[in-house]
Amino acid sequence: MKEQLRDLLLQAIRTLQNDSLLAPDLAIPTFVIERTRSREHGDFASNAAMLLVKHVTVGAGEPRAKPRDLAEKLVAALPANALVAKVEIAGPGFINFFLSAQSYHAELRRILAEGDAYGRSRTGAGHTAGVEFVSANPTGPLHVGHGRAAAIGDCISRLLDATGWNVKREFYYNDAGVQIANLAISVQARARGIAPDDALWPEGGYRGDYIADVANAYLAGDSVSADGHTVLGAKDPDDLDAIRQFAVAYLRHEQDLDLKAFGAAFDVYFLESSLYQDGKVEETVRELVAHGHTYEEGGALWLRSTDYGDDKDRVMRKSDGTYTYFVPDVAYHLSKWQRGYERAITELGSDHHGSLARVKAGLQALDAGIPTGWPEYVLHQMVTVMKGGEEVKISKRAGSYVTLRDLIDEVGRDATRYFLIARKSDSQLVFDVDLARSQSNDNPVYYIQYAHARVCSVLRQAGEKGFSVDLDRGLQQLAKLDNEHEQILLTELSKYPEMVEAAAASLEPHVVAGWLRELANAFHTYYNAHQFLVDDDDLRNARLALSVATRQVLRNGLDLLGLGAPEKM
RNA sequence: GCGCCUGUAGCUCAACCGGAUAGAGCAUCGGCCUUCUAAGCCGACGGUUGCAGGUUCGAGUCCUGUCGGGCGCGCCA
Repeated sequence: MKEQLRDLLLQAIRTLQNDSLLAPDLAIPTFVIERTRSREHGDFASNAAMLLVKHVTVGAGEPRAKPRDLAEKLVAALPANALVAKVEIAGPGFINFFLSAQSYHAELRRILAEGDAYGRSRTGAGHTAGVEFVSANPTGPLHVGHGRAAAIGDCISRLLDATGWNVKREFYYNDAGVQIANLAISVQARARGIAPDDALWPEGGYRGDYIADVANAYLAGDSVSADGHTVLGAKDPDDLDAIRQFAVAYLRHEQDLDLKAFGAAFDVYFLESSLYQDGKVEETVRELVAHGHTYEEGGALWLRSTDYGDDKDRVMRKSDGTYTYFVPDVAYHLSKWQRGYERAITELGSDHHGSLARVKAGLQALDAGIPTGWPEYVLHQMVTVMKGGEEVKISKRAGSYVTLRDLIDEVGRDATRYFLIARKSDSQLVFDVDLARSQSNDNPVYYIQYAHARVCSVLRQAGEKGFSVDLDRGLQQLAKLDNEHEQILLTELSKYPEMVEAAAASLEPHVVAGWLRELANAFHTYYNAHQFLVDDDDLRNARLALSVATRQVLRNGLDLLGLGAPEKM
């Protein structure tokens, strides 16, 4: 709808150019066409006249042109069309468009015809986007921060998919380095019967109870599967390497269970160790050296990252010969580029933002033609967990943190997802466990799902009460939908495609959550104000057609957030 | 000290890359079920958008300064 209005306005502008009111060679400023805040102002408004008025040609001595006068001329020059019923000029020079009833009726028919595909677009068709998220190292259970990452990354993936992109979801993890070694000695200590409070407990060891679970499973010779391979507990507390492999597989498996329960799935699990095994790290370093963006100093190899906007140069290879952590990260991102990801979206906790500059610098220094805006980072701020009126410090080492599993068990998958997705990712989030637990019925997600269940209920009741349902007939009788509640609902429905496009473009899933609430509100209000199961066949079927369309769009929107659409509540 | 994020109703948050009278939920108060699910609807209360300047037709949004909060500034990962 928006693009059609833009075309109409552009045609009007060209007409004024032909009339020499505007210069024929004028570079047309990028005017806006947007939904109005208030219904009094119509459906869409444009600021075109206010921006163009500076370019109106006036003779010497004549007064400067006024925005409203130019708006009048633009409106007069608008081509005839079926989309717009009325145009008004308001305020300082806004052009307000009131859409025709028939344009809304056409949209409603489109919803029913397209079904699950309604709102999907082909913006990214033929292009591949990689979305990396969670990427937690297998040193413990996933906590609420990982949950936020999972919710955001999964919903961004769904949004890109809805706009036509071929999406690959990736989970990158470190299965070798220092943290994993620390994990192994922690499990080993537990296997030897050493508790975190004992004097022999390794310094910096992971103290959580889950470590004891891993140790017990190892000693029992359990088998665990993760990422396509199975590891058997070797039972031997002295075999540190066997312990390490078992612990990684065990915790990866646990994470997978959590992610599955949360509804987040991945296409690719990428191991940091594979970058070393495949020589990708060495290759990356060679390239950086070959292109002259490195130097040696103090026995270390440095990347001249300040050439690419970093605030200081960074060590790549320490004097002990090992690489700093960002080198494999550069190699990993290079692999995404080589695998043809035209977009790479990396979702991270904002505590990692300090490392972004050096990874980007490394990618630029490869001189591989990678654009400066690649990859795109989406950062989420910290989640503060409140429990019993007090903040719970998130600490893997202490083992006292709220796990994602806890939240799912306590407040449900859908409520947890909604809580974690309903806010802009770059604002801090307070997750009050008690509130989410005790008031789960007041959670907005139920409000939205209830609207869906209500439509289903109406249709069930229609059957039980012997009312015939004929949506085709309803679609013939849309003119019967003449009250304000119906008009508001039709308007909300028609916003869906542009909302999806906008949310995907800005990588902001919370926009979907906000819009879903608006739609649910429009339906609940309508439901309370009018009866659907009326004797008038035309009116009943028209209202049912509107209700079924609402159900369809609710379902589509809920699916974008990975939320269920229950038929009964 | 430097960098990134942030400051909007009592609380939790929106505001569609500068638009019109800043909106919801929770909380508080008052109404609506013999009628399709009251997990709902309607109404009331609640604001100098931290503060001070600036840019322009127009600023919660952009710029400068300032105050408060979060995170990051290693040859750790």
